[in-house]
Amino acid sequence: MTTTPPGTDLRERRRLATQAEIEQVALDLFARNGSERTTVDDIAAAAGVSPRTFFRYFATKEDAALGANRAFDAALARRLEERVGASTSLADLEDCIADVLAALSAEAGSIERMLRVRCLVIEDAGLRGALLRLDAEQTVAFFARVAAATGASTVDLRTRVVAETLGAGLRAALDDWAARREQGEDADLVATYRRTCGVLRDVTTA
Amino acid sequence: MTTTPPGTDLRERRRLATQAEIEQVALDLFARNGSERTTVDDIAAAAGVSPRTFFRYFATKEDAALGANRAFDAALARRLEERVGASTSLADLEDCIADVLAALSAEAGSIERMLRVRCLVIEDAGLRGALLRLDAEQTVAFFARVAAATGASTVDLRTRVVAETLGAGLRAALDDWAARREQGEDADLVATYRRTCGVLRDVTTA
DNA sequence: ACCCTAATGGCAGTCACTGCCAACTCGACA
DNA sequence: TGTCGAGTTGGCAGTGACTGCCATTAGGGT
Repeated sequence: MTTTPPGTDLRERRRLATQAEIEQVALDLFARNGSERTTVDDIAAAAGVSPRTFFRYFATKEDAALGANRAFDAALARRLEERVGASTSLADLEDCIADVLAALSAEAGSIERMLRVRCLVIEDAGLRGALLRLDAEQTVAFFARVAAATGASTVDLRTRVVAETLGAGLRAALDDWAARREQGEDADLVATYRRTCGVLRDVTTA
Repeated sequence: MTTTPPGTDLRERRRLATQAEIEQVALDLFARNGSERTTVDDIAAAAGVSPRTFFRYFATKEDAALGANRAFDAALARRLEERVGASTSLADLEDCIADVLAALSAEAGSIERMLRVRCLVIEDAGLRGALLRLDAEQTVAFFARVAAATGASTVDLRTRVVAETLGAGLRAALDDWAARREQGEDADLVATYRRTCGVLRDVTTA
């Protein structure tokens, strides 16, 4: 393993470029025709790549559209990595998520991608299914990570509830945010998330 | 439309019988080999039915195993129907869910079916995906139902949070219950659910 | 006995997805 | 500069999920 220089790799850059290209055309085609009426061959052809190659980049058709969410998940995982051993209270983890959302809002590209996916998902059952699956996997991973940090057993009820609750809050916030943005309202993602968490608190205590 | 007498229909009974038979063998095969390594042809053959007929009963392979959850969803929907106009506070809806769980616990068959599915789901990624999708659809339906009852808009944040939170609590409770039961512990479903809701309250207020 | 309809099976077809192999290309090193 | 190894791609054949269509069979009311 004579590792090549890290960032400046032509192959790596090409790979990322094709991946981005595929994601782009997939989003376009899904938006125009729906994921149901779009075939992998369509996407591959539009991206100038063979169907076989498509599956070297994405495991499923729907997966090609969910890059924004995978990026968010990765960012959250990194953020949690940084603060191993820190508190695992709901409030602190909520701050943690808000931080990642803020970072995401800062870079222009990411946030539009996120919005685009969320809007598609509202009306596309196939995509919604794929996203739910991804969300759930992320929630499980999140649960495992927090459990590991606190040394809790893998069946600890409290940790599971924390993870599920945070997932539920985040999902509700993203949906609400996307719905508002689609109606032309200039909703801020972090503010929406904070408000959602507030509602969650109100609802459970009232 | 000269409607036939409701319950006592030979055709209806036969249909239900084959459906139950397919579900049964699907659960068996999934438990033995996993859903991934089980084909629809396998299930159909074991149930003594053609593959084409299988798809007249279930939309997907995984769907054949999720009868227990669909039954629960239907029961919950009926329960909500009965109490239209009643309160939509988290606590009251929690009672509502607890009632349905209690009714389910009363009839011996249902609860075992539920447990069986949950245990399979723990280790079977394909089934887990299908169940998550079903759960999410149910959460959305639940949300729509509650929103309709209160006359709230379809983008009401509070209602969405209530629905997501209840879904999260229920999921955590069912997982915890199944995990305990699998370890030989004689956990009660309703009690587990109540305890989970308690934890949820603690976690959000602390 | 007679018909209408529901239920089934078989068949052909589409499409998602995978394993395998051959061709090509980048990047390193002599 | 020539060459070699590894990474990347395309094509092809194959499996398996799922659907539309049509012919056949089997309730159940007249």
